[in-house]
Amino acid sequence: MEIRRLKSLLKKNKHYITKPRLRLFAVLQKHPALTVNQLILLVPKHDQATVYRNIALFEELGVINRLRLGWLTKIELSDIFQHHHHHFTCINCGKVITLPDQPAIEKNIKSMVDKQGFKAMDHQLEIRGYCPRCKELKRTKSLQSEPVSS
Amino acid sequence: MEIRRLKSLLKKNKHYITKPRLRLFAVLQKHPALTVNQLILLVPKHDQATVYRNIALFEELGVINRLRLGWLTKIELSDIFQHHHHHFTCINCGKVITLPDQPAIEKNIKSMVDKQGFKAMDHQLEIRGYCPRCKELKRTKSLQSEPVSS
DNA sequence: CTATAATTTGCGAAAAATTTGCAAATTATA
DNA sequence: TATAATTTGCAAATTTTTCGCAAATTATAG
Repeated sequence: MEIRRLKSLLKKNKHYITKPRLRLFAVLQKHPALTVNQLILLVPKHDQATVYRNIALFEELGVINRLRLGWLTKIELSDIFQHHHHHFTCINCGKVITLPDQPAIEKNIKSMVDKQGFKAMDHQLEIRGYCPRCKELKRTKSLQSEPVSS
Repeated sequence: MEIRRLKSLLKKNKHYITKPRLRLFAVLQKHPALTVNQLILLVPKHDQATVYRNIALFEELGVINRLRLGWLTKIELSDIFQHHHHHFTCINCGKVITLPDQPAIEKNIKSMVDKQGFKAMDHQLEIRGYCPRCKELKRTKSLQSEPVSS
């Protein structure tokens, strides 16, 4: 259970284990990537100020990452709590797709970083373009409609 | 001159070539990456509403990209107007470093995307960690101070 | 389990960031 | 250079994020 890891992380850093924090975490576990606003809506028992404060705390502790997906900033659990992965965002339909592991890319990144004398803690790769479905639509009918909201 | 490309892009899409747009573009050419607020401050002749509206337009036309750098969202000219590159952000001092070309990574990304049946339009990679200087500091004195603001 | 001390929450209000309506100014075109 | 269309600047409205403080919750020691 990942929840144990969260709890020990909070304790280690002298923060209380509270209901809002646990609920927030549970919501993040259920959803792949959420905007701040979606998060607020999904934790209706708690005030938005509480959500903002705990997002900040989770960032500080490295529990979550902020992603730039399309024009939106979204939040997801960091690699500590879920398998490391990259994202593809469809420009047309807005869908966010988790990409399969790419060991070669990871290796390349690591070796470049080492060569430059950096110490990398994490990284994120976002690819934007057309998903297979929208690519096809574009080829045939042409892309006329507005992007679907996420 | 890249400015010609901007002008033809505007014309092609039936937008006017205006002073605010040209000034905005010039500022973006001078600086590697700016927050919206920095942009507003650097174009003091024009209203912030104008800046926001033109940021939106530039996004639409693919003139600029939004980057997640550290906790900030910044704006920079897209690959159409400058050489494609990735970023390293130092967690400690906040510095943003442009990484050298990495053909292997580019190739890996391309082949993965093709294999999955996507059509990629662009991508961005951000690596976070410690720059050589802060890495060293960390090893010796330990990292006590607040990150320097960008 | 209970009392105590410390942190966190909820709420209202404030501050910051972004968007909008509309008259005046700017730009394209012919 | 006149005309039509878009864009700008300004003020006001929204939306998003932050803050202060009393009340509630959580940790800890007994």
